[in-house]
Amino acid sequence: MAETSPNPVTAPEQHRPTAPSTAPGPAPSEPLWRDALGEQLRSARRDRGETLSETADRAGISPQYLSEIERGVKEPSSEMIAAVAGALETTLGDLVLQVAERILLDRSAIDRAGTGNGPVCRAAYALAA
Amino acid sequence: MAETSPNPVTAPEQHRPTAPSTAPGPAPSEPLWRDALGEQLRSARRDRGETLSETADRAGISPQYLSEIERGVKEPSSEMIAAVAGALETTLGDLVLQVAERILLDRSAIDRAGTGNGPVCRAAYALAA
DNA sequence: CACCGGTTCCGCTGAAGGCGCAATCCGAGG
DNA sequence: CCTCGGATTGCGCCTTCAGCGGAACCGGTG
Repeated sequence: MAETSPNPVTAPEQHRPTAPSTAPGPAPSEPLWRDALGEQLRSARRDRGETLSETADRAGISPQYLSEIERGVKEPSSEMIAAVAGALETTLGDLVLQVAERILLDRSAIDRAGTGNGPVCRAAYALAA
Repeated sequence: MAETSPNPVTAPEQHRPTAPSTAPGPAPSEPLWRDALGEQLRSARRDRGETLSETADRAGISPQYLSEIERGVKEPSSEMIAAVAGALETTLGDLVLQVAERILLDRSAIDRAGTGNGPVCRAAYALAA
């Protein structure tokens, strides 16, 4: 598990808009999109052995802001997500797929049910269908 | 293909923040996150045979705003995404997975070659062949 | 024609995105 | 031990936009 896994508890410190009161809301133990996305971006950047400044420069954003994105503190626009994905030399499709895998793996780990079919294979089977 | 597929051209009409000028930007022919997400949400809602009002009420948001999300006009917060996912009786993980599938399918269709050499299982691609 | 339900348009207000400056953290070197 | 520099985080600010509600639009029906 990444040691810098963003903790959703930290984000509301800056008065995050809450889900509408009547909304079903996220499933128990499921992260929010910005938390999972940030975690995945930080993981991908570190896998490349890069600093915040290096990746941020190529993405055309400030390193401080990339830090906030990775920690789930800020919610980047779609343009920003595309820019960072490009800087990490990946595509939006692959990035979103990895985020989905991360979310579903967390859920599987929490469920403690070892299923033979991981989320990656399910995605491919869906494409096959 | 959904006949109301959001057209990215319409979104910039409201002065959408562009990607940083030096950024690599999205891959050619790849949609932005909000466009793919909106398309997927509209598809899921219609699969359930529901109106904007029905789904929006359960999500606790206005139907006009849900329309804008589905058309890619607005960028919902992570709380909103979770709320709508719940209203559609799915999870964030499954929703994000479906968005990734949609993006990758579009890319495959554009490439016109089933080169499934991504982070997905090659065996499943063999099934598709 | 009118009416209705569903969807889109549009302007508004409060909140947040994205930034820059500064502080903090941390490992390396003397 | 202290100092230093690079990396990261904290924080306030301004511009931009999220999310809303009223109204307009549109297609179907009587």
